[in-house]
Amino acid sequence: MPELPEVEVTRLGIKPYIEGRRIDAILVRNGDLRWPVPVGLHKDLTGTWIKTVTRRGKFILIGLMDAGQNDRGTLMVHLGMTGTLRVLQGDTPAQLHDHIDIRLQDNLLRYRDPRRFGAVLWHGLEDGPIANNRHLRDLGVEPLMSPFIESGGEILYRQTRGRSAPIKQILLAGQIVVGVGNIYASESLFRAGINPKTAAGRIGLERYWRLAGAIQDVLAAAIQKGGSTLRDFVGSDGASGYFQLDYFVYDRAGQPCRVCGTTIRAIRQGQRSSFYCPKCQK
DNA sequence: CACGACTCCTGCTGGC
DNA sequence: TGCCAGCAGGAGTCGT
Repeated sequence: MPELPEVEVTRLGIKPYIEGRRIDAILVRNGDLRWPVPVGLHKDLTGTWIKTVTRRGKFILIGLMDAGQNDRGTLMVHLGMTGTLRVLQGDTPAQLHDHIDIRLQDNLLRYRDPRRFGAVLWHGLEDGPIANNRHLRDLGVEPLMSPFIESGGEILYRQTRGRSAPIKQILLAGQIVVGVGNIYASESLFRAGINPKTAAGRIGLERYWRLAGAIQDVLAAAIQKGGSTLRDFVGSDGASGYFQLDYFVYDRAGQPCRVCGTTIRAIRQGQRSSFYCPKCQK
């Protein structure tokens, strides 16, 4: 389920409870995720300390060090469509789809993923800089950081010249800017007044500035809203911890546009659903 | 290279 | 009420 805001809220929720802790044990109940969980993961992780909890795109990056403060590598966690990461008391019984337990000094970091579209990967020192990881190296810029903050419109404009693919597809691909998933792509395009079918190369600089602002507004609002659910990521074994903005168009096919009253339309683009207002978005 | 179709998996929902 | 086809918020891979 998660798009960037859900991943960021997960990261913020677990970080205070796992950073600085030692990893005492790893239990992999089912390593058959999107890619196989590395078989030797327990050897790489056990006895190391969690130094950093960061994010790149939709990957949560857990940086590890040894007792001498030397970097040891990075644990990469992707939540796919249905993944969750929770901090729990060590004696919390595992439920169906609780695939991985990372046992810390004073608690338990648990990965659950019913659909198993997510991933838990290891990037060791021998693999070089984490930025060169095959899953990270081709990602676009972060939407809520420099340079997108100050140059977002120009970046979108420049990188789409000559591109015939619909702007919705370009956003989802994540090669220009990361973190915009299916929901927030529709929502951002609505707020920018751009039809999702428009060829990306035919959109001008001024409209891309509006889109860049819309992407930042939508993602930032979702993260802020998620802040109220932070406690769900700790000690809570049930509630999803995820959250929804009040959508303008997503999943509102057949309902009136909240701005102009025109009926919202649903279309398929690249096997995914898109929603838009035919009057507000040209 | 750019683009679009297909794929992995389980769980729910909407329509009959 | 019960059944089941179809669809779900990601993203890598492959064929054209």
